[in-house]
Amino acid sequence: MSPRTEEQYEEMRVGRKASILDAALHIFGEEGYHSASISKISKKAGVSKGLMYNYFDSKEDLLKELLDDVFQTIMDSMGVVAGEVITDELLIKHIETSFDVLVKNKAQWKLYLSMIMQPIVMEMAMERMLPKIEPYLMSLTEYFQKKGYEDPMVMVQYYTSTLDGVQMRALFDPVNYPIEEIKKLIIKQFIA
Amino acid sequence: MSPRTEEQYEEMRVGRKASILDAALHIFGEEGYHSASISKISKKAGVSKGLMYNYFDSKEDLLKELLDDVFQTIMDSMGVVAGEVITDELLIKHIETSFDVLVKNKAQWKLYLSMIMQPIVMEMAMERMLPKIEPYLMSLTEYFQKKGYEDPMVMVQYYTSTLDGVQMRALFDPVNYPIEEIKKLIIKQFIA
Amino acid sequence: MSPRTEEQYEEMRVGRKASILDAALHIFGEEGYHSASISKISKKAGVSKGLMYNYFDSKEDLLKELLDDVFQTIMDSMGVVAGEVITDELLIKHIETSFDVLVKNKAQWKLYLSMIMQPIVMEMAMERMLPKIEPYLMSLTEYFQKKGYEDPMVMVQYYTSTLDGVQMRALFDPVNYPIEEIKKLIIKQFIA
Amino acid sequence: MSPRTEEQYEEMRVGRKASILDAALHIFGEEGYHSASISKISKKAGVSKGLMYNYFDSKEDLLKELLDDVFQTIMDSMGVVAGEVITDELLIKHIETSFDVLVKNKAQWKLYLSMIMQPIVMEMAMERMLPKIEPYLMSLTEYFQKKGYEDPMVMVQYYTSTLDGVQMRALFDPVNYPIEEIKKLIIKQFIA
DNA sequence: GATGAATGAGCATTCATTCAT
DNA sequence: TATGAATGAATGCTCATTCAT
Repeated sequence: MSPRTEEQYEEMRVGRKASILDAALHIFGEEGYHSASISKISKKAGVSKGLMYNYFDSKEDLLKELLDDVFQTIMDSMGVVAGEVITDELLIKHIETSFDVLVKNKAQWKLYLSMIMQPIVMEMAMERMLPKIEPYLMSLTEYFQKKGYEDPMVMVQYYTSTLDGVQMRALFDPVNYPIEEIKKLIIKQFIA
Repeated sequence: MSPRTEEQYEEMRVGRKASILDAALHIFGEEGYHSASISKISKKAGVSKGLMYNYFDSKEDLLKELLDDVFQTIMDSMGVVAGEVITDELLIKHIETSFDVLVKNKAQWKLYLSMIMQPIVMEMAMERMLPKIEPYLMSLTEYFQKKGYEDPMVMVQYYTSTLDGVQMRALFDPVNYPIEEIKKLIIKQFIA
Repeated sequence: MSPRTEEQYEEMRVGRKASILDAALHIFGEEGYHSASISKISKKAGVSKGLMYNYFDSKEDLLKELLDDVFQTIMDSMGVVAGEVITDELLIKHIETSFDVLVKNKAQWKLYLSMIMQPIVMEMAMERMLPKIEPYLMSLTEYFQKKGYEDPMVMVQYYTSTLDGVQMRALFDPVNYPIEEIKKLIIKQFIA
Repeated sequence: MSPRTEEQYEEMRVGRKASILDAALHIFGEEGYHSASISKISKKAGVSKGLMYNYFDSKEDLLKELLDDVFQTIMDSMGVVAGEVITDELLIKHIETSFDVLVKNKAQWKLYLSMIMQPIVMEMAMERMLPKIEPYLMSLTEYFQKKGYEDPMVMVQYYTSTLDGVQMRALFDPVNYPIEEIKKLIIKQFIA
């Protein structure tokens, strides 16, 4: 009856969706959410404007799915495992891989950061990401507690703020930013 | 036959321009650059849409001038003096006032940060701001050099990155962020 | 090698067509022609979008066939027989059944009326329906002639206009409209 | 200060608004609400698409204002006065002028009727029109009561239904419909 | 015959910018 | 100088229709 099997259709859909998300990643990243137009994204994805709405309900929905995707990619490649006890070696590894990932997935990070700054996008993004990041923050708190810090939760805030600031800078001026040296300073400060 | 003197006109112009910039600051800050409309800004400023173009060439130009303005305000209120030698006490004062300013001029900082994150705006902004900030960075470099750091320029980068990250966080979650404790940690780390 | 006989295929076609028409009747009736989408109709009919075009040339064609169908249903259920001589009893029966049908087939009538009012649809509909209704109008003319009216054709127009108006009202305000009383008034006026 | 006085602007606005409403009347009337496009209406009104939204909030708002307008025009030209006691002569005059108006303001009636038939438009229209028509229905009820009818409210319904039906027909087949003869029949039936 | 992915023209709406006055 | 009416290009989105399979 069916001219294509269900699997064939599914495959097509997955491929298309991925190519739309990829196009969106770059256009959103380069131009920001509002300036990016569905038209441009669809052109970059090699797809008609109309088809976009076969895969995503709206421009906003496209952004949401993209952010989920991007966030997942970042978390995955950092090798963060929920519930894992963090040791010095592990934290160093996390820092190092996070910078590697930053360099490799520049587009994703850029999107992530620039999206996070748009007030309206911000809330949406936070809502979706916080639950995923929470367990890691817990593990970090325990880590700083074991290290003997008086107020480990503040240390977690300080540590993550520092990382955010450094990564932001590294991202927007990748050529001149002394990423390796800074990495060492972070490790020295928070671990050794 | 001239009902107003040249100076009076000039005063009007300055006042009007200021009220437009003020309106723009709040509207841009609340809604973001793209969502904010010239129409709304002109209404808030109590000026006709058409007149806006007498003071600013375009919406983008309005943003540029506003960013200059905002940046100047931030620098001024931090009491940074070009060429001044930085001592421990002075740097502590800078840090403290920068956080005070952050809290007091939240709208400005927020605009500044959210604008800065828009990739395209970014370049534009950097181009205009770097020259103004450069002397201060030089003073900071000397400061860290005197403190005996091996690579004072890297320390400047690290220090400013940390501040950026912390301020960003403080801005977007002002209620929960432990701003006072973090301030102490920064001082302890970079000064004492 | 033929898994189904010609007749079986024909049966399938008829059944499918009927279910599409039925779905269209309800969707058009509820949402109006323009707001109703082929997609929704096909889903309701349990048929793929593409297949619709195997049965109907276009959305407009679907409407045409549906109107024919609806009209036929209405005529059939009123028990109008072409060429039949109309007596008082028969006319009363026609009036009563027409109101019964109205109540029972509300969706059809509503579609019929709302379609008929769309200026462009109007012409199309009239063109197709007039030939089918003509014989009945002839019989009605004879009826009023026998009753001694000077201008029986005008009476037919008046009678059918009255029915149209009453039915329209009954349809759009079925709860409050005093349908039984009005029925009596019509009978009294045109028959007794 | 002002290049045009407030009155001049007001005049311009009124004129423009009228010409847009006029264009909308004809396009809506010919094509129905959904098929009519803002683009077409603006073209017919000799106005840019964008300007439409300077005068009306949305397509729906345009329809609402138009229906109010149309309804007012119809009521006005029929010379219906709220609270007036209806006599035989007055009712005859109303009937006659209503048919005159029908012929003169064909576009308005057509719009009114075709709008009224669109289910969704229907409710909106009714909501706005019923309050305006109510007083007249009261007067009619009194009229039929004085004439000795047992159930005057039903008579009002019957009378108005008949008029609706006749007017609808007259509107959609103005050439062949025996409007004058029917008018006499109505008067004979409900008044004399 | 049957599917649903894909197209593209069309829609209502917004808004920076221009311009007659 | 100052106004706000006017423009028109662009946007997100919808949907009848087509077509490879």
